[in-house]
Amino acid sequence: MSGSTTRGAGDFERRVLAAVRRIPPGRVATYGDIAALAGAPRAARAVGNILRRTKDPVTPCHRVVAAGGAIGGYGGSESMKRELLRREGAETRGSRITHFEAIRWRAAERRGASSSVVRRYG
DNA sequence: CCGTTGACGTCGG
DNA sequence: ACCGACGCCAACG
Repeated sequence: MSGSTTRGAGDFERRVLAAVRRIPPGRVATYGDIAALAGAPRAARAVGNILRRTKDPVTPCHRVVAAGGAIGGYGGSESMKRELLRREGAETRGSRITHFEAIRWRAAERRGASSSVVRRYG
């Protein structure tokens, strides 16, 4: 492949979905976080578009939230997104996630470290 | 190939 | 806290 810069169309999309699938239950990541993991730190918006369009059922897109812990969108059913999050143990208040920084998933985090539920907020 | 579309992010008022 | 403006980037028609 002659050093092709040929990024197959949809390659970014594929990386985004893969990154989202890595988010453990009860944890969240921002659109910007996912964009960075997918190799385009400033493509938060594009990430939103991809998650909006994808029909991949195994991708937990409800774990992707907006900056600062805002819930963000979910195909118009933001209440559904909140419900799914709460169901996994992520508390919400209004359109915001409580203890956002505490449950925020970071890719650098060691795997196996109580990923599902945060032991304590503080 | 170019213009449009947005489940975003950041800053300013 | 709320709203508007601008930037940024990939998918789509």
